[in-house]
This record gives sequence, structure tokens and C-alpha cells, in this order.
Amino acid sequence: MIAIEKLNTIKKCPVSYVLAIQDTLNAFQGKWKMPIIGALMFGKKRFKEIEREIPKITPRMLSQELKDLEMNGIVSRTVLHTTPVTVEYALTDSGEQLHQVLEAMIAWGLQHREQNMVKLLPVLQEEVA
Amino acid sequence: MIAIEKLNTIKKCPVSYVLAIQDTLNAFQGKWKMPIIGALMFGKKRFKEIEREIPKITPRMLSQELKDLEMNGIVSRTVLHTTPVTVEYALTDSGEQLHQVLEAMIAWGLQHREQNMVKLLPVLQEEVA
DNA sequence: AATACTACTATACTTTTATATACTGATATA
DNA sequence: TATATCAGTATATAAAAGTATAGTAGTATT
Repeated sequence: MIAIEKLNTIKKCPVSYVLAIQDTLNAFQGKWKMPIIGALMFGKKRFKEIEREIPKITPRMLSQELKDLEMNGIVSRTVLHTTPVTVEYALTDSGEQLHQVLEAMIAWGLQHREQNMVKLLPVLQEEVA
Repeated sequence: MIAIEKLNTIKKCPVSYVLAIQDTLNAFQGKWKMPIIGALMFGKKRFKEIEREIPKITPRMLSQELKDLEMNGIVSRTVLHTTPVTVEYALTDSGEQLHQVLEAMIAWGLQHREQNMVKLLPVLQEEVA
């Protein structure tokens, strides 16, 4: 873990840090990346298994996003020569390491909600309803 | 900081964690949020100052994204009754705390690039060119 | 012979997001 | 009087992202 006092440091080390952040945002970009990564955090899964686990995703989107994640080295794809052919998707090491980023996101999101409770009340009520 | 062994935990505490992650993704969503937050990490700035600091952003986008960030409690807006009127934007506490998430993103992005160096070489060369 | 399973792809379309360009009103300076 | 500054807004358009619906090939079951 690189030591950073404040984000200020980003400007002292601009190129690699900015690229690193872009890579990370890229990993989560799009409506379905998060649910797909989430599904694979519990172990390898076949195409149809993921499709069933994520309500309302279309095969087109699932296929597209899996390809994207594979190209970015976050997900691996293994063809099993069964009948019919099945394809297994799993997180790579990099993919699994994303849980560290998710932890930070959860921590921020929770404290942010707490700090803004009053303002967010109407929103929360909508979400529950 | 909430202790999480693996992301598995997310399914044990689903609603608040998923909402927390969504809030965080929301904070960075869109092409210009990241640069804006980045600019404000170095202290409060006026509209035109931010506009000048971020090449190619249009006033429409800047206005829209600042409004969005303000509504989400990440940025504060202060009107100064100077002539002509100036408006100061600054990160809220929540906004500043985002640097923790950015740290995690940088750490992941850097180790991801290292792990995938070979595969990413052509991409890197494009970026440099 | 008809149906179902696997993992997708193709085409057309809608929705969302971002851009381009010009403009506002109040004040100050040249 | 003409021009520049501030912080934006208005309108139209282009590009990107996502959806809907149907279809592919190969095998296996009913």
C-alpha cells in the first residue's frame, strides 16, 4: 500500500496515479459490472448461472461485460468440453483484490450516509417504499 | 472501518452495504466528477477557476456536475457578494473523506498494472504516444 | 419429430450522457 | 461606448450506453 497523507500527493505523482484510478473506475464502469463481480466473489460460475443470479440482465449485456472484464484481466474464461459446452468464469487475482476497493467504498458510503442522514431521509424512504 | 474478511460478507449484510457501494460509485459517476473532486482536493475554488483548471469541460457540464455533487453532500457552494458575484465551491467533510477511497483505487490500480504488465504493454504504448 | 439445454450473436431501437454554440444580466474597465 | 468579467442557462445535437426481441449451432432428452 502506497502511503498517501492526503490526495494532494496525487499531483506529485500524477501520471501513474491518474492511470491507476482510471483503471479502477474502468473495472466498475457500467450498470452490470458490479453485480457480475459480486456474483463471482462467491466462486466461479457458468454463463447461465450468472444470468440467472442477476435479475433483468440480458445475455447481450452479460456477454459484453464479461468480455470487457476478461480483456481488463479481472475475469478469466475457461471453456469446458462437456456436452453441451459450458464456460466457466472466475475472478483473477486482480479481480479478487478488488474487495479492498469495495471495503473502502462501503466504509465511505456508510459514514457518508450517517453524516447526511437528515438530508437523505426522503431518499431513504423512497428506497424502502 | 467495518471489518470484512472477504467480500462474501456483503451478502450477509446486503442492503446497507449495497447502498453504500452505490453511493460511492455515484460520487464518481460521470466523465467530469473525478477531475472536479480532484481540483477541489487542493482547496476551495470558484466556478471559473475550476473551469480553467479542467481542460475541455463546458460550463454546462461543470454546472450540472457541481449541482449533482452538492445535492449528494460532497461539495458545498457559497455565494460571495462581491462585484461581480463570485461563487466558491469546496469539498464537504464527506467529500474530503473520499481520499480514502481514492487511496484504495490507486493501490489496486498500481498492483493491477504490475500484474498485467505484459498484457497491457500495447495499451500503455498507445497512452504514451 | 419436437423440445430443451448450452453459450452466446444480430439487429433495431430507446434512453442516457455529453457536446457545441450561443446567450443572459449585472458590473467594471479601457 | 465597447469590451471584459463573473456564474451560469438555453437549445439543439451527437455519441455512448443499455434494452428488446429473436435467432444461431450442437447435442440430448421426451
